[in-house]
Amino acid sequence: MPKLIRLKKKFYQQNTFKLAKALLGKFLIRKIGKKILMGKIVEVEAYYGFQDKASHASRGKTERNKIMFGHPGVAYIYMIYGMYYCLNIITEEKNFPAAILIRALEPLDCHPEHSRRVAICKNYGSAMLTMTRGATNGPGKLCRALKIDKKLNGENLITSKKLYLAQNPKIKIKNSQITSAERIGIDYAGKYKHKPWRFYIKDNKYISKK
DNA sequence: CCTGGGATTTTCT
DNA sequence: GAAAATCCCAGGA
Repeated sequence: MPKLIRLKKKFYQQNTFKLAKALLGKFLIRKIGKKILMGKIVEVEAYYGFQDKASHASRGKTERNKIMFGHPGVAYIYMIYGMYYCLNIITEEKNFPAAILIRALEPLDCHPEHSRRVAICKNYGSAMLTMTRGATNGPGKLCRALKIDKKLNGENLITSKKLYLAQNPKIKIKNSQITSAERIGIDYAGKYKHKPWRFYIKDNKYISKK
């Protein structure tokens, strides 16, 4: 297992839907001092443009959603239902609102005895915090598990020391391993409710919902 | 498999 | 005052 490599600016400058699929299999890394919480992204949803009724941006720019109109590679974090935070990654160019919601992670330290995961941790050279199984299979749950809250809203993942994405160049998720489906929790979105803009790794047991 | 309600608080009208 | 990019639990088919 080679050391993980941080994803650079160019990675975030792809088309939103290509990027959504490219995010599957990448690693979300949260550093708190010398400790690390991390997991492999296994499920995402795309929110795209001004017309998408499911997107916060569909009713124009506000104090909350202004990050969505900013630069790609930045974290957009908001509170939902008074109890949870959701993490999104901004895509496209400045002034075009689009983002990808991170919906589920395969945690890397829930079975410390598993040799593959230990190898990743050792290669990363830092202490790992523990996440229990089932703590990262949903957008609100994974933010709670990785201690992601509004203080990280606007964090630039290309340069941040606290929150970023990385890849193992040997891991490549093929299109044939990806399932697309309708997005979750957007009954109010009219015809956009039926857009197949949710993407997840087929047969992965850490996704939030079949 | 499905549907519905409660928790809880920020955001927008 | 209502809605919300969630989660968990209960109940019915």
